[in-house]
This record gives sequence, C-alpha cells and structure tokens, in this order.
Amino acid sequence: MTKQRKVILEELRKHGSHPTADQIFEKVRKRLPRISLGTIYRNLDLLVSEGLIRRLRGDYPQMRFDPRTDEHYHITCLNCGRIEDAPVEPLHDPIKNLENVVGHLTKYGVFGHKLEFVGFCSECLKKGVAKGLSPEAKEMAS
Amino acid sequence: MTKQRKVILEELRKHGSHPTADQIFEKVRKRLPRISLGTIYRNLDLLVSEGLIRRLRGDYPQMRFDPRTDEHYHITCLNCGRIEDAPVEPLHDPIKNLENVVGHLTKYGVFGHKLEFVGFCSECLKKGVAKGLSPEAKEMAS
DNA sequence: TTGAGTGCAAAACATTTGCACTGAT
DNA sequence: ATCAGTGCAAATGTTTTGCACTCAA
Repeated sequence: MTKQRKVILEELRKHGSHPTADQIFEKVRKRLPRISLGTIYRNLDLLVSEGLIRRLRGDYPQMRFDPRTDEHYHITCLNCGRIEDAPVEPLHDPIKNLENVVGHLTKYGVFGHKLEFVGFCSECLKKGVAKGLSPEAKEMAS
Repeated sequence: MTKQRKVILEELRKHGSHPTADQIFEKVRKRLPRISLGTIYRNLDLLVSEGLIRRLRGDYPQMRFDPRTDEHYHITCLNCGRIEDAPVEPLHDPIKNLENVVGHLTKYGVFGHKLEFVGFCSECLKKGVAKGLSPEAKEMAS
C-alpha cells in the first residue's frame, strides 16, 4: 500500500459516488500534484484485484469505480451519466433462481448478476431533458 | 434506407449474437468491399435512433449491437466476452416494483432496467478458466 | 441537379504500456 | 543497494468527425 494507492483509495471512498479514473485523478492531484494518470489506472486495477473496490461498466462510455464491494444495484442517468446506488436490497431469491435457470439452459457457469436501473436524474428532469421523449424513445434510450 | 444501411441491418440480424461494430464491418465488407468503418458506426447509430436495433454496453469494453429490441436479458462470459440472450422472461412485476421504489427514493425518473447475468460460457469452462478462481475472485470478477 | 449519405483519413478519447528513474525498506 | 512502484510519454484500440465526393431521387 503505497502513498499513492492510499490516497487514491481515500479519495474514491470520500467521493460519494462512482467517479471515472479521470475524476479520481483530479481529486488525487490536489494532494499529490506529481501523480500521473497511469498510476491512477494501475492502482485502481490493483485495488480491484485485491477486492477493495469494484470497477463498473454500464450504459456509459467510461469505466467507473465503486468503493462498495457488497452486492448492490445502481441507477444511471442516461443524460448526464450520474450513477447512484439504488436504495433497495438485492432481489436475491428470484434472481438467484433465474441464475440457475439461465445457467442450466445456456451451459454457462453463472456466478452473479448486475441490475442497472436507467432513467433521468432529478437535475436533468428539471432541465426538461425527458420532455421531448416519447415512450418509444425512452425505451430506446434504455 | 440506403444500400449500406440495409446490408448492415441484414448482417446484424443474421449474425445470431451481439457483434461489435468491427465484427459487423468484416461481414458487411464481404458484400460491400468499399464500405468504411465510419459508415458502419454512423448507420448503427441511425438504426439505434430509429429503434430498429439496440446498442449494448456492459461488462466488456466495446459497444455491442443487438438485433432484438424487445425487453430481454443477457448473459456475458467474463473470459471471452461472448454475450447471449438469457433464455428467461423478464422479471417484470418484482423489478417494475423496484423501479418505482428506486424512482421515489432517488427522485430519478426511472423508465427501465437492465439485468445482466455474468459467468463463464461452456467453452471457457472447458478450457478450465474458472478452475483457479476462488468464490471471492468470482465475486470480484462480477 | 442536388443534397443526404459515403469513403477516407485524421482526430478524439479512454486506457494501457515501455522505460528510465525514485524512494521506501 | 535493491526493486516494486512511479512519472512520463508514447502506443493502443475504439469511436467520432471533417471534408470532398457520389449517386439515387
């Protein structure tokens, strides 16, 4: 656990959301001005393989990083890319059951699932982002 | 609907899985040798906004394209990136209910969800990919 | 004839990597 | 003194874009 890795972990944990590598870079840079983006990526990779954080990919082009490692769901704003933890408990029983069915039918070894809710965050709603979207468009966006 | 767009749509529909733009490019190229990758991307974008196909992003670095536009789930192999349709019906009632709860608590306007099962496909299992993975590692991978 | 759409090449962007150097042990 | 880890810069891989040209209506 080098000084850099420690600061990266701290800044991710206090970020409160699910930042990109670049957003973490900007925060860490304020404390370690000479750190490079390569070091950010290398340490995030390390932290992921140590199981201290998680890497997320979903309906957005960049990787996001998550300080929580317990199973939980996310909700993504399709307009601004904001990601928040979904404040609900995982739907364990019905979905684990589906995992078994899917594993059996596809011959995959299934060991998990990801559930992502999609919509528009309250700020984007205020800006009227969803106004012009028909139900079809909304479905498309998802 | 130009000739290029038509061929791209046809090749996606007969692909049988969830190809990347580049995989579609290779197929289309056999029929339209002078087509460019830019045209592939532009037409896939158009087809997505027309609601004729879907763009997927999940636990893999590249965009994937899906000829199906009805709501359904996917299962991804974390080793080789293969994506298949999950052969189960969407868990409508319990998850739509969760959408309402999440929307209420987060103030998001929620209009959909994505469920992705993760695991290893049968071919990767045969290769022994999962052998060395502890339950923790599997969880991490997810 | 004309402009929506194309082909091509360059740009943009996120992420990874090679390498010489540094600093904690 | 050593070498795991860093900083830097270049490379990589995917997706987007500017621009001149083409071809179907």
